[in-house]
Amino acid sequence: MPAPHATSHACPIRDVLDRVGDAWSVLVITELNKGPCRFNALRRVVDGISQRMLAVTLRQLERDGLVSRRVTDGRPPQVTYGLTARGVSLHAALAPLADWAARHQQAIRDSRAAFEATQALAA
Amino acid sequence: MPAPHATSHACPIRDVLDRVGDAWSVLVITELNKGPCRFNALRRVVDGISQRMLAVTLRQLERDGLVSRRVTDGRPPQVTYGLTARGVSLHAALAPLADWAARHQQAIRDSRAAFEATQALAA
DNA sequence: CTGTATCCATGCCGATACTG
DNA sequence: CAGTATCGGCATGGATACAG
Repeated sequence: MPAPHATSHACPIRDVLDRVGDAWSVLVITELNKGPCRFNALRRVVDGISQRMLAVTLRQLERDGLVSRRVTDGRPPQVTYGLTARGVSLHAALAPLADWAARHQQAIRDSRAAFEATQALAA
Repeated sequence: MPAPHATSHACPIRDVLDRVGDAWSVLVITELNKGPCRFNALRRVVDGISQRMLAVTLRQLERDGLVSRRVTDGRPPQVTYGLTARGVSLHAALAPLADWAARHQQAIRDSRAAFEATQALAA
């Protein structure tokens, strides 16, 4: 998105999707919802995320007050991340969408296959 | 996302977000939820979307069985888009997220401002 | 009016290397 | 362990031109 459009102001969900739509955010939130977690532990469990994207994602979430960052200096230094109350509430708001996804997953795959079959005929 | 990761299979919400996270999809679905709409009418109301992205977005949604496409040939030719039952159910599943967004919008902006103020101090 | 095809700028993100 | 900095490839998406 190059510039904020007219619809942006009127549509708060657009803002949320910009944050949540990157896919990593939701995975991180889902993991943290299970309980606080350290950086590298998160890195292992999210699987596939690069060190950079985990750092960036966590910064964004922290910035938005969705994730808390607690530093316990020592040898070695530890940083523990967790969901804030706001983060938990976002996770809850995500639940219906997750349900929908789970319930329609297969039907969507079928539709997609059918659609592509039609396209193949046309070509 | 370069390749499907381990988490992908287990996490259906990831699939949905890939579809819905592009921001245009949600706006189009929201508009169509108000009632059927023609291509150019949609183009005007979504505001900011390019012809290309509207076409691509509609194709994807149709492909997934979320949007129906009805052609009424004539002079000039007309194409009307509308939500399918599945599309309506997705819109419903999106509602809690939209509510959350509306309710936390301001708080997030505040958090962000505060965070950036802190960062400015550090620098 | 409703698209499709092409071109090209932008920006995302993974890989890598380095720091406290 | 927990990051930041930099580079470079690749996909996204706007602009434009063209077609049915």
